[in-house]
Amino acid sequence: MPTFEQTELFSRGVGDTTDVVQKEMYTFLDKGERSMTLRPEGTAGVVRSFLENGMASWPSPVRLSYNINAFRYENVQKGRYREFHQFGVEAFGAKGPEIDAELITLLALYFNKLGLQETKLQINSIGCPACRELYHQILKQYLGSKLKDLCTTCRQRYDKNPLRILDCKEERCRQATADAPVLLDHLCDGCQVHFNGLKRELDDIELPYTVNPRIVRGLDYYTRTVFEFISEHVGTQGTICGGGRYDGLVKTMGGPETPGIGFALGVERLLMELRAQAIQLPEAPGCDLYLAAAGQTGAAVRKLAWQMRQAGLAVETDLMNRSLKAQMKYAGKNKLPYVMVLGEDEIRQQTAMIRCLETGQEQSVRLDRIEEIAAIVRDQK
RNA sequence: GUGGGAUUAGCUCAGUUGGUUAGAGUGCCAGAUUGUGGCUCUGGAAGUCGUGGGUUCAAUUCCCAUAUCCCACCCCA
Repeated sequence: MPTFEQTELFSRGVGDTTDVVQKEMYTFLDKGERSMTLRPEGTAGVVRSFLENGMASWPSPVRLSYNINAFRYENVQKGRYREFHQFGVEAFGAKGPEIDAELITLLALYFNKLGLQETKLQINSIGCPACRELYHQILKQYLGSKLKDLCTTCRQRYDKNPLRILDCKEERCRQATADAPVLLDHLCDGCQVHFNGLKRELDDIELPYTVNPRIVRGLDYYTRTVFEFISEHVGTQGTICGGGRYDGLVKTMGGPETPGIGFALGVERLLMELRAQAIQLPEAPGCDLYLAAAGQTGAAVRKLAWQMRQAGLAVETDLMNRSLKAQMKYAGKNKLPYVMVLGEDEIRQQTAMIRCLETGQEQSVRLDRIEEIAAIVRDQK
């Protein structure tokens, strides 16, 4: 997926009344005077790719995943960056709640594997365009008499986007809307059946969740199921992962009517959460073996390193003509697992000691039997 | 777009009521009988004190502007 796309893709896909499109896009003109935008999220680009590559005729459901950077033009703060990373999954073609549950359980499984606790799942349904239209009228009726109790921004929201008022953090607005009717109670039959189906799926496997009727998505394309995984460690934005269904998006983008659902996981927020819970990720394996040169054997050592690398070993050697002691320090400080010291004798006899730096144990190996050395080194991994 | 804080060595930070060569910890480099790491000790290198102006005999310190980062609002991953 390209890092930037034509601006129109996002304004159409994400919705040009959303904050993301109205004020959070990095938009610029290219040399052909076309308006381009650094992607603020992944779904719109995936849908474009889905259509351009004819995936609508692949066997359903089509599942796609991506690991991308994304950009939003806004002031940064804890847990929110201008450039950030998302791991996302999208699934096209399945309209029932079973796949909603599968995506959610995929995430739950992932968090479990990482050892994350206290990451809570919240779900909601924001209905389809039909029941949302009906609900807007009901909500406006309720809010009409309370307009004077709302903050100024919410008064503006009243006409354009009354749903958002329920998500306002102003104390006065929260009080005024405390017992407002919620969309969840006014779903059409189809949406209600879908939501019940999702809850049943989650109940069947005893995955804990809470229904939060106030979850509102900031992107216009969502329909029916929306969900979030929430944490308390990522600043005022608690959402580590947000997702939902977007049954109308593919058609909006010029494709056949195709249901879709996906989520985006905020990588930085996930890392923050892991740190807050003191969870250590396994370190990326550095090199397997350090070849230390003693005396004037540098050239021979580098040749041996070349042979070992061709055999698939990750090998480091001294490149600054440093003393043996300095080389050992280097290996120790960088936590390299194995070291071999190669002086004149070792090179001549093609035999050396290989030492595990952690245990201090040594054993003798032949330098021309690289496979044996590889076996020793990999045994410990 | 709005508000608050920060910016001094690679990193984390002291400091200067304006006054000679700006410090610490850590990291880095080297050495402690010349071929063996982690601990300890000794020594060394390293800073346009964010940038640009102004005040002053003198500015890292005071004033103004600006940039970047951090935190919060809005909203989102």
